[in-house]
Amino acid sequence: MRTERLPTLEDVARVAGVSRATVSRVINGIRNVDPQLHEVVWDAVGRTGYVPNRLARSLVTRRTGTVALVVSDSESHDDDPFMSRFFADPYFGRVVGGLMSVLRRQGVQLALQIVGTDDGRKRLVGDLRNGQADGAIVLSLPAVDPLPRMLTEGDVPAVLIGRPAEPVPIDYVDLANDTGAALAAEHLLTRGCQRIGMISGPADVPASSDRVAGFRRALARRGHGWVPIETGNFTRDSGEAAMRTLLAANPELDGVFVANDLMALGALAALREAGRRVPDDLAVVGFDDSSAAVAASPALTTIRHPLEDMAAEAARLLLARIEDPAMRVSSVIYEPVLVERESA
Amino acid sequence: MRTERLPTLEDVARVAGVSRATVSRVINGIRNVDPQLHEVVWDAVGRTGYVPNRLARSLVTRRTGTVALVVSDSESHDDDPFMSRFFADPYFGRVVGGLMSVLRRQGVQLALQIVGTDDGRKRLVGDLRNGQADGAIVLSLPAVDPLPRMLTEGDVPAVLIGRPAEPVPIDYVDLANDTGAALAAEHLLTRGCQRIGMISGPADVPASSDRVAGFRRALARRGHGWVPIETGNFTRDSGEAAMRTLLAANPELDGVFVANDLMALGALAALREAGRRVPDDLAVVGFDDSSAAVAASPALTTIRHPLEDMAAEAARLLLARIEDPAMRVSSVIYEPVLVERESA
DNA sequence: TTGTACGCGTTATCAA
DNA sequence: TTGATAACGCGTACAA
Repeated sequence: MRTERLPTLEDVARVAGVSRATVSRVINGIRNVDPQLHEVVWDAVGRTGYVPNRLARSLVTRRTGTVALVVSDSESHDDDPFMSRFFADPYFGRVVGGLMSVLRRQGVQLALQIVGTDDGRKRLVGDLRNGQADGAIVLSLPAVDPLPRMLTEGDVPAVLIGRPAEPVPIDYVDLANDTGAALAAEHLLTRGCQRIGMISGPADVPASSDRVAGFRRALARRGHGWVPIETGNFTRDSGEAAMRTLLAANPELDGVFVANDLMALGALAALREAGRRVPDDLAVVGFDDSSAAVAASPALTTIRHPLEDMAAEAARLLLARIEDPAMRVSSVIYEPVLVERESA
Repeated sequence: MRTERLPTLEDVARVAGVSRATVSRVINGIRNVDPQLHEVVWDAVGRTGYVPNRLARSLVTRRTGTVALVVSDSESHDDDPFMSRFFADPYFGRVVGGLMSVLRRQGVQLALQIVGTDDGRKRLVGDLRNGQADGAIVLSLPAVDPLPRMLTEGDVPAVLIGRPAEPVPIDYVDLANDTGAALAAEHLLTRGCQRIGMISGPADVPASSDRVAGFRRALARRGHGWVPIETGNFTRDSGEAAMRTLLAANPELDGVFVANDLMALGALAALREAGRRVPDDLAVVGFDDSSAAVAASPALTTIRHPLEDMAAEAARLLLARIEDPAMRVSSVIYEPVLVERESA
């Protein structure tokens, strides 16, 4: 298909009148080089239009200059609709943006990998062990995922975004979800809310359960030992449904904490439909500070998630571990802040 | 770093008691194999835990099973803030989702590449010619970008998402932006709007100028030869500002077409501030049908952009071209539809 | 400081 | 059908 054979190290050497090894040294900037030749070689490189072949180089150096972004999904979601929703959500893009902000500077590339089955996970780890990439950033979606352990057991440098559901000796960055939920609780209380409820995400994903726990603890500490909680699945529609049933069971509700902005959007719709004014009749606090929060009306008071920073830190952590595999396993937890807008 | 040497083809051959070549044949499913050995070899593969090394394989086959997603940006945006906005926008994620929906099935991986300088573009093309990836999907952001031509001249299989600003013999998928704008015009007219304006994107990007042209043509055909147009840059804030000045200059406005949903969001804010009710006093039509459209209040009537489908088609096109480089250069144009919600 | 020669892990060619 | 053996393009001991 590509017709003309591309120039190789050998060709450059011939043009420069030196050995292949010398050209290699010049290109890789190795010290012991006669400045004379240095120039001659670079000249030959220019004339031939030589570009190093990264594949061949990686094969011998065992370094690819590539990091894998692994999205580990559960089997049940292996069909398109879910994945499509996942990508359309700003979450994915913000992670990529954060990662690239540090990887790009280092000339490191990002390779996207999606695995939805145990078999896929096994293949992935095999490829990574073979040096397909120098390491992996892992976005683990299933509540309980064997991948983190598989990676550590395979000695693959890896960093998780979001803590693992089960304890595994692996680096990760995470958000203090419980603190964020506590901020929401405090804000609602300070506002004077008396009957406070919550719409949570799935119980088995760590980020979700942490938000529930943090919210409960904070309220309990201020005398609210019992909190009505309705469970959604982080989609807009589930938020709308949850709000409806929550309202039906607790008509006197005057404040609600929704575990993410998307569900909060649905909640707002349900409240509008029920004729409740936000925030006058009922205050709403979201979570994530996604773009949906500003678009909503009233604009959402929400908990800001510094996702780009977290992803950037994950990238730095991974690069460090690749450099020094013996580095102590570490985790970095980010503190969220409350962003006050109109809804609470 | 990785301590234990991984099993290689040689190791499997030794265990199976055959030659390396035979093992290779079995693994790649080549016909001429004694069924007896077939079994012996697979057994040895299992016992050794062998995983083929994709790098080594690619080096000789000249196929990587990887496609590059290239984001070609202009130099001025080379700093982080812009890129960060780009990734946070659902646009990027939807493209990735669409691409993956077809690539994943074929076991093809996606490698993200961002280039912001001419030097970077040159390096990129060099790497691609070297077989770093089998082909490239290109997201070209600058109004005029040398990359498409560089790719065709380098004989690199590539497909653009969005037509090139200058004619280049390269495959691309695009949206009928002019038709979309015409739909918006028709809708506003049908609604009874008499004084219609537009908020456009930057004049030099094709998608943007096509929308302006289509809108103008459709209105002219219905007797509205002159349309006040204010220019924004596709951000929310620019939409808000544009709406303000548009309104100041044309107080009697009763309908406006905004070239993307994000700017429409800003426009809604400006209108709210100006005390105009939407859609009663003034109807608003957006473009993209992004998640912002549903989140907005009133929810945006907008032009739906089947971005996932377009990206998927781009992936199919690329795969086909990789398979047959001599294939006729082709373009696929998608027809948009109007989604009616509350704002118009 | 430079060149020779080997190895990285595969696939592909050609005899046998 | 199988097995040597030569590529693929490069880095790097080792020797000169």
